[in-house]
Amino acid sequence: MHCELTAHMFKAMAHPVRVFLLDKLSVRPWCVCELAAEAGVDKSVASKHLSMLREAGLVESTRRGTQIEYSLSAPCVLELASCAEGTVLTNRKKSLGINPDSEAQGNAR
Amino acid sequence: MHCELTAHMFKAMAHPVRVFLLDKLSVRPWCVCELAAEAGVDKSVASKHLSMLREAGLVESTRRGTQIEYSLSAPCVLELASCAEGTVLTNRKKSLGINPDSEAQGNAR
DNA sequence: TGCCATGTTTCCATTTTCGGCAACTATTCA
DNA sequence: TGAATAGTTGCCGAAAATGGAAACATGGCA
Repeated sequence: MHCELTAHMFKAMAHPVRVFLLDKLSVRPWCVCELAAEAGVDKSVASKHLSMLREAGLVESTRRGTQIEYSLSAPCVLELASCAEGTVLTNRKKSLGINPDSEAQGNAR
Repeated sequence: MHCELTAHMFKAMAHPVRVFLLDKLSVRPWCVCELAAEAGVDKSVASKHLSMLREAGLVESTRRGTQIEYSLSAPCVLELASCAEGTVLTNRKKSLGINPDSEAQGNAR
């Protein structure tokens, strides 16, 4: 177990906007401006989040003319997210009585 | 996709010590003092990290006399962590030429 | 070449995280 | 009850993360 590396990977996914971006990228490749608009953040912010994901080895980028296309490079990561999400939702429901659908979602929906 | 909730869960796992704790807990339940000693951190630090993991729904705790036993409540998370780790290691190796075994590990080994 | 669209990087202020220490709580046992 | 063991919480300063704005870099096109 590479604790440092694993923690670094989780840190890359530990932000609502970055989860949102990964979710979008699981459907198809997107350019930065599209993703920024979808996420409702400045392009510089989207660019920085995408850099983090790329640095962590989760996404890849390719230039397409004036724009840069980002795509998912570790599809299994998303499966991890949904599986873990399901588990945690179940645990929260049964142990705390929290309704998981009542959470605030902000921009990153 | 619950971006906020998912990000919160990943944030709980986004620290070397917490990854280390989850890895330990995947083997068997441990009390705080044992985990603190294993991780090489103060018991207050271990306690705080474990609180975060519990709050995220990843671990559970039960009192056993004077000590409190923590156990994994979302085993699937660890399995998929290693899967994702493998994917990321492969991607890093092929795209950046980085040797994944050369990383510093600190206390959280 | 000059202009425009797309991204990245830098700077800065604010917020959050982190670890160690001390104080406080809870349980066991003499 | 008093002491010892095990955990938790509050406080503090240091370090890291975040977002917005501006400057800078790249590629396409008239």
